[in-house]
Amino acid sequence: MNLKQLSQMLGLSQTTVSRALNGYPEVNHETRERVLKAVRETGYRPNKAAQRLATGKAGSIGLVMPTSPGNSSDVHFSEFLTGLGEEALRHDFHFVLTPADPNDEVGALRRLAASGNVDALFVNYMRGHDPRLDMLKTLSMPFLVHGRSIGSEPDYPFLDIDNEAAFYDATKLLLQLGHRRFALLNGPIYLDFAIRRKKGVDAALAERGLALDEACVSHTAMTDEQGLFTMERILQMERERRPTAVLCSSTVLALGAVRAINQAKLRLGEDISMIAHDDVLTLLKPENFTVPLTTTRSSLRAAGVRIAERLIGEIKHTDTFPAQELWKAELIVRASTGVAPAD
Amino acid sequence: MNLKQLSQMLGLSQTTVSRALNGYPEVNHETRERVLKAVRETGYRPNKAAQRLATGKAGSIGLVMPTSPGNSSDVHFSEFLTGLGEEALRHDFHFVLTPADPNDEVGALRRLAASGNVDALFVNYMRGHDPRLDMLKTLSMPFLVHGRSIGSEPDYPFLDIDNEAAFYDATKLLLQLGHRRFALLNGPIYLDFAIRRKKGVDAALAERGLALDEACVSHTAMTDEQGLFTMERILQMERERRPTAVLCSSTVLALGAVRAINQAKLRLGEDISMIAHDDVLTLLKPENFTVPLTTTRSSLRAAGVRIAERLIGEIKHTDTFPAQELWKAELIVRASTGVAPAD
DNA sequence: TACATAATTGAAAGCGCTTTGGAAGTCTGG
DNA sequence: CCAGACTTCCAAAGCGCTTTCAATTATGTA
Repeated sequence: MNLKQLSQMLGLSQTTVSRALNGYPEVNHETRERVLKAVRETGYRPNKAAQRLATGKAGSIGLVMPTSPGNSSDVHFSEFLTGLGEEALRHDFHFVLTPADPNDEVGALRRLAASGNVDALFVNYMRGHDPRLDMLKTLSMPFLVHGRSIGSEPDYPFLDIDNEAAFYDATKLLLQLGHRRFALLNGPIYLDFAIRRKKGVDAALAERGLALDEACVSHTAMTDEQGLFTMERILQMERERRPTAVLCSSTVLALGAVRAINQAKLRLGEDISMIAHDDVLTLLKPENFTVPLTTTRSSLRAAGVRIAERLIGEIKHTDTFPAQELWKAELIVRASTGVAPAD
Repeated sequence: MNLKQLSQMLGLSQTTVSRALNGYPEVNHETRERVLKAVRETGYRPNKAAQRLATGKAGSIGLVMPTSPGNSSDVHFSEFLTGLGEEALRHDFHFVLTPADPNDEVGALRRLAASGNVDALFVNYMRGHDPRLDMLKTLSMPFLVHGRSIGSEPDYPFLDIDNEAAFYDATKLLLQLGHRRFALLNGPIYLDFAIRRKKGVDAALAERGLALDEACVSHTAMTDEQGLFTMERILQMERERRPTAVLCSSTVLALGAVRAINQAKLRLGEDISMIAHDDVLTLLKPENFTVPLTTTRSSLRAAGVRIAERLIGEIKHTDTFPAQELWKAELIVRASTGVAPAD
């Protein structure tokens, strides 16, 4: 069933039916009712491809899904996706997910844009001086960045959390509790958030004339396995060098790290303190850890909702938003942080 | 840059350029090279909407993403998605993700099909007598089901694992080790896999004249939180009624359950045995648990790859596949299963 | 040389929708 | 009763691509 058939059925022109459907004012009320009724009865649905071709609007947001045989699926990504979806649902938008080889994200993005399948683009997992930014700026298509790219001119629309401040605050709290030796279990070093979080830690330590022992810093994928391995390694250091405070970039990393701590028969919050960043994953709640975890908290899902909201608003030209948003993370103190043990 | 411009630039007709691009044999080798070179230089990309309109093929697979404010994002879903993406990448396919209110999945599916945005549909999280099946059968569009729907005629294409056999085998192993009282931490009761897994347990027990104590059976979302809560509750039962063996529908549930067991100062594999179903989540490896977990294993990601492969094959009419596949899960014994403790 | 055959290329007709530019028909007020 | 202003509707021109049908040239054969 297409427009032509429908309009013939009704004895109207395609023009009128189309207008009735799209809410144009110049169609008789009675005629519109008749059209709407027919639509209901026949189950007619406009062909999106044709609509897209005619209007240039697709009603969809494109995103590149980093994927490769070796690449792991990522809880953080799916949590975020859920937020995007939640908002998109309200506006009858959908997503076009293009899987891409991580080595060719720029190409994948360009192809996605040129395909005419999407109205706007979205990127995340930003890196330092991210090459995708330059490409996006050349495109005349709305886009939004989740995160930022250190080393690039900040002249693009983004939504980010203040990673540096979050880890600065967390470190400061631990310093106040008397800790002097720190470990940092961070995400991959090339990612912007990891860079900023380390900067936050460094800054807080520098204020006290301290510095991170590089042997206590790791940059790994954010899985519990890596958390376990890294923490095991760190705990094997001789006593006087071993850190008494640990900062984790994710509760997932923390999950493994806590297990390592338990296996070493150390008491979390007493022998060793920990603060993790909490993306508010539904899977993993820091308050449900055996020793509830002190965290810096910012919901990935909420970020997803907000990003969809902004992107859709821009496509529809309904709203204007601040181009750049920086969210503060909350520092929530639970039982995993305690005063530093006496040496 | 569109076809028309490109062909004018080359002094060729749109026809020839189109044919050169799509690999038709009747175009001069030299001409084709010229076209390809121009494409590379200009970065021309065919407009997908136009292609879609002309051919009726969209090069995309539709899937409905269950989403609502209360609904949790799901690691299992994202693991699976990664597999889909991995295969889709090889064929230059993409996914159209339509978020949908869980109460209107049938409607969302129908709209997605009618939109003309997708060539094939995919559904998962099957329920008993799933209403989506009837709808899919009326559509003249290829579809594939991940899982099955107990209570419906099995006359639809699916890929499933043999959940009943997996849990039958697992239960049998525990019986052989002398266990007599069992707990089952299962997924939501309305889901097909949960129903079948319970059937497997029931069947194995019935052979020995045993049955599940309903107080030891839970049907919850598969999060570590629920695992923790449920296990805590179960461990509070009086000693002679308390189960000595636990079956978990997911390693995520097991994660919480193990924590409850640790907190109760019970030794996994000695005081209490556990077998979990392992979807091979990159996040969570059963071999990395403090006490490595005995599991029934079947990779969700591999299922994703296979499903994409079948769906794409069907769309392109390149391959024929068996309509229905039932994969066996492997039973992998690790340290979490031991002989039943003497009463 | 003449004619059949193969190898290349093009013109034009859609695919299903939106939208521009009228064209009727219907109301007003003078 | 008619000019001017609405209202309501339609014909037709695209959007950018594929594909059918046909034309043109090159190659081979008798």
